[in-house]
Amino acid sequence: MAMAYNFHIIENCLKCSFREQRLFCDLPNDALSKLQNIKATSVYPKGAMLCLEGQPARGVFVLCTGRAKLTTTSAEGKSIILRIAEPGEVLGLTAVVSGSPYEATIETLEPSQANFISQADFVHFVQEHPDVGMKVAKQLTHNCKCAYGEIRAIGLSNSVPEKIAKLVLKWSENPLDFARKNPREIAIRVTLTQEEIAQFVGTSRETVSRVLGDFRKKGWLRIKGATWTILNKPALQSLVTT
Amino acid sequence: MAMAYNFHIIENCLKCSFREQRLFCDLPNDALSKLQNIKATSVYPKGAMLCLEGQPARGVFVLCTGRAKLTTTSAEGKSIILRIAEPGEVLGLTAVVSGSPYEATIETLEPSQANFISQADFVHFVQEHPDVGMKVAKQLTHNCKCAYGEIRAIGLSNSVPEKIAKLVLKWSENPLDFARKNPREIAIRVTLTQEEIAQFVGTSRETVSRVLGDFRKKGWLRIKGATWTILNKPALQSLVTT
DNA sequence: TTACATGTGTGATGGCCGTCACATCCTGCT
DNA sequence: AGCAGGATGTGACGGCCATCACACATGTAA
Repeated sequence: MAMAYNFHIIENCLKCSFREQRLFCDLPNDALSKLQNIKATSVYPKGAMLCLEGQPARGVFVLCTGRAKLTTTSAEGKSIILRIAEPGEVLGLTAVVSGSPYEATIETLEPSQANFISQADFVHFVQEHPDVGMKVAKQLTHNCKCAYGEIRAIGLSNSVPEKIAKLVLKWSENPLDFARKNPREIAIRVTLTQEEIAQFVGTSRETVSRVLGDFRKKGWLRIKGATWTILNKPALQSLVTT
Repeated sequence: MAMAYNFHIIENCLKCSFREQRLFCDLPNDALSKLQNIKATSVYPKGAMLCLEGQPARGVFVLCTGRAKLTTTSAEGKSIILRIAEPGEVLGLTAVVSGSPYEATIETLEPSQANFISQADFVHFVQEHPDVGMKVAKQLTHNCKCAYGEIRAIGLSNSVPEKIAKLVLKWSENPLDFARKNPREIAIRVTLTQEEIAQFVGTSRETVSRVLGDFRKKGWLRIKGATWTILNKPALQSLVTT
């Protein structure tokens, strides 16, 4: 079972080798051992829903492995991606802190591991450990910043090509997670479908297809499955005004 | 001086008659008296800038009286309103907590009073008073929720009329601050210019003018200076799909 | 292999709305 | 009163992109 999803389950937070690099998990040992008692670890396949927008908040999820997308949906079924969460983030925090329903639907983009902590346990946990309160604040500010970035991206860009160029450039900034830099070319792995990219930039799937086709035709970008290679970064940057 | 801006200055937080209704200020007495020592009260005219986007964060502002708009601007000078802050909110929090520059430019919409607290003092204040930490979390979740609402409003609406109808209806929900309900008509006070409304919904000033003109022509809305009267709420609601 | 679902490329069409241009109105100021 | 500057109303035009409609590709289950 431990290998069913092609990665090791992290059973013990104290022994987790990633914890220093992570937004939430870098806590003193006493807090971590408390966390160890109140968490419930689960493993999810790609496409699993951790929670649904509008549901009453049951608790938070600490994402250990894998990435997840946070989306919000209109009555008509149109939906938009609020952000992509990385390992080490606490999800569902806004809802739990404010005692309101979940703000977003959370869906795993890859096979993932997450630790669930119930609302009651989490509130106690925060009250007993000041360091945890600090991490909570950090996570909340991170959420805000992402949201503001999203507002800027959607509201201040003039054209869809600009928004998509911005997105690709943002992804290429992150060599840690899924970018590998070569002398001149920058390769990134993109696991989102065009439909999801469309939801990210607030446009239609067809337009994404056309814009990417255009970038390819101009020799700015090579797309081979999930691997994209930026061949002409300055050209992409020239599209971005913000 | 105390009446120069047509309202009383609230010198002493402990005696502030509004504090229970406010997001941040409803604190135990010991915290409030500490706050009393570290705050610096200022009064601002309409249109004053409390801080500028991109500046290093010097501290936070607790808005006592008046409202303020938070905007972010692109390189081209296009700007968008992130939200309107109400009395009792802490502004500049995201920047101070995360130690990064201010996310937004804050401009008063009315003559206002605000208490400034320096970064260092505020951090101590939060660490010494657990209740304050709770309020900080509440404020941050409020910021997130507003931002998510903004993303939904901008990203999920199809048309500008829909966005503007949504905005007007949102304003009319808030009878406390500037709405007064009559049997059939709902009157609200709107202090934003059409230009600002355009920035709020991510469109152009001319379009706002046209849409409002259209609403008037259809008899859904009466606009008399800053006082707007909703004459046909169901019609406005029928435009909104979210 | 065949089927079916999901993801992607591409043309045609039309409407929304951004932009430019100018007129008009309103408010505050001297 | 009269002026200046800002806020608002309105017409004309054109481009971007959403939508519809399919074909093709890719992956996956039977």
